[in-house]
Amino acid sequence: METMGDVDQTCGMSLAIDVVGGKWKMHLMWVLAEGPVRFGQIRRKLDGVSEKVLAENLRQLEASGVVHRELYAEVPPRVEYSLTPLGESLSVALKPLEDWGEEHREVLSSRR
Amino acid sequence: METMGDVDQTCGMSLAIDVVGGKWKMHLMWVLAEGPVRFGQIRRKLDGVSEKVLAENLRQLEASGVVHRELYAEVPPRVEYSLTPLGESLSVALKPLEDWGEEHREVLSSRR
DNA sequence: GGGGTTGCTTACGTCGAGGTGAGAAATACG
DNA sequence: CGTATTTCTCACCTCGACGTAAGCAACCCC
Repeated sequence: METMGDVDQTCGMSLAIDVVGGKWKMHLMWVLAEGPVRFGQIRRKLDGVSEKVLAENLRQLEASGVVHRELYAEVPPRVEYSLTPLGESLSVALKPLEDWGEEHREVLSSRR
Repeated sequence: METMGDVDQTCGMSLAIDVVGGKWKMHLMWVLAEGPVRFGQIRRKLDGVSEKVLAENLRQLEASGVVHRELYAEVPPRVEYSLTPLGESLSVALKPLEDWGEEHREVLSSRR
């Protein structure tokens, strides 16, 4: 599979998909939008993610500049994830999509 | 891999991702948003899609109720794809994401 | 008859995102 | 000492989305 980025460099949608594409990243943004969360909390909220993939995706979102990772020097370790300003703006842009799903829930789930 | 649908049934985002998840569907919506298009036209616009996958994805979008397929009994065959009202509302919900990518193009492409 | 056009479908192969299970560091506590 | 807690990382494997190449149906034109 090609990376998602080589479709149309001039299209804003491609840039966005590069950031939140994949199975979990949009959900992740959605969880983070509610405020800073710890790794374990996210895990419990997103039923089904493996720790490996969760860590991976968080790093990628961090690399994209939408997520901030704060490690506290405690034992056992505490790591808090939160949205950067860029991330906040992304979650705002994601909201209409969530709303759309919500509004058409019945039609959509009947068509599965 | 699980299907995308089993993450959180109560979340509108999951429903939306079920519809436009994957490599091409969002791009597809974006192309269709400009008006009815023929199969071949879409192919040429989306650089890199194989005919197989394009046909597949169009059928899935049709099954989701966001795309309408109109076959004209001509030779050679002409098939036009367009958005249903539901599809229109989805493309509206997708717009902020496109805008977001557009607005932050520089930051995003530098971070690749 | 042979070539062109359009929109697929089918068979086959690849590749990487994602899942699983184990382990690891560092400390506190009984 | 053994156990628990938390956040990962590593090795390994699966599986399905996607790509490639070919063929097909139907008609037109030369």
